[in-house]
Amino acid sequence: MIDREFHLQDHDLYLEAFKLAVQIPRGKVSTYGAIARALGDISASRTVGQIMSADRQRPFEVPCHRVIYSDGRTGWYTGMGQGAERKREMLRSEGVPILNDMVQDLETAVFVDFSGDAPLRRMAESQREIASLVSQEGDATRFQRLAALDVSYRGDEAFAAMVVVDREGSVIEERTARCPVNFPYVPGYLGFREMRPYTAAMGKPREDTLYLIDGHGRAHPRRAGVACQFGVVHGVAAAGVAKTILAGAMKGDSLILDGEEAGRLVRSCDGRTYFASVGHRASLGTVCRVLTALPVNPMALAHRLATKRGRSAV
DNA sequence: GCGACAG
DNA sequence: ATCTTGTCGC
Ligand SMILES: [Mg+2]
Repeated sequence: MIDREFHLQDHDLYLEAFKLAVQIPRGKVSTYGAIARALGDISASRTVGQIMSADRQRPFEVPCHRVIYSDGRTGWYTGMGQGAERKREMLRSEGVPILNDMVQDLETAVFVDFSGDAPLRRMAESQREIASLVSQEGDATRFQRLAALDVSYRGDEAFAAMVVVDREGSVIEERTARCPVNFPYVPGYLGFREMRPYTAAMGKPREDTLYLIDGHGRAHPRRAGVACQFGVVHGVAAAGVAKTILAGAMKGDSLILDGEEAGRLVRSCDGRTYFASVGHRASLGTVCRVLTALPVNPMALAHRLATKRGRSAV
């Protein structure tokens, strides 16, 4: 049984990363990658850099200056004034040996003995469970409505929009929602950032609706992109409609992942191209036919509405 | 130095 | 995803 709440929660990855960074003792350094590993996935290393530099409320003092590149370069610091030099000075004053912009004898100076519960590892496990529950079958006959969903952001606030069109392309419903999000973008974990806002905007899940999600479905490293999470958690038909590739490579019009077709290139009526993939309960063929046949592009409408809501928000 | 990592 | 641009007034 999947833990729906786990996928709908606002996991605070900022706090998790801060709780790790604060463990680095004076006189030592650690790396963005080491903290990412302690969070549960090395893929989050760039995100860790972004978290450390984020201008955000912190519940305690976080020694961001002790987090450096894995090759020993001290890198940037956005404290105030001359960032990079200030970072080097702070480390020197703590007893870390530095020559030019490199920490010397990194082996000795690096701290990697973090303690934490690796939230991303648990999330990846849960995604594998989602992947095992995805149905890749379903024809278009029951879909009276196509609901496109997208999210825009302003700081830590998400603005989700759903635009529903019928098969003739008329807009028949629009909904928006606003909620705080404390989970940053991490490649492979988009669902844990956007499921909550999507869910707040979707209203009551409907059987006669194919939900079109801005992001991938099965075209994901664990075959469990945000569209799969959305489909399985809500038990609805869903498809991933992404603007760029996350994983795999194109062969003709097919997106191939581990030798299997995980997605397909589609073109909407306005000429935009998307990578479509199965989310849940609708086949890849069905999804592509529906998207191609629509006389409007609901993805663009949802994107515009989400952006508009974010900009007009107080 | 380049490539690559949805949004 | 967001921000940037140019220019003005406070
Ligand atoms: Mg989006």
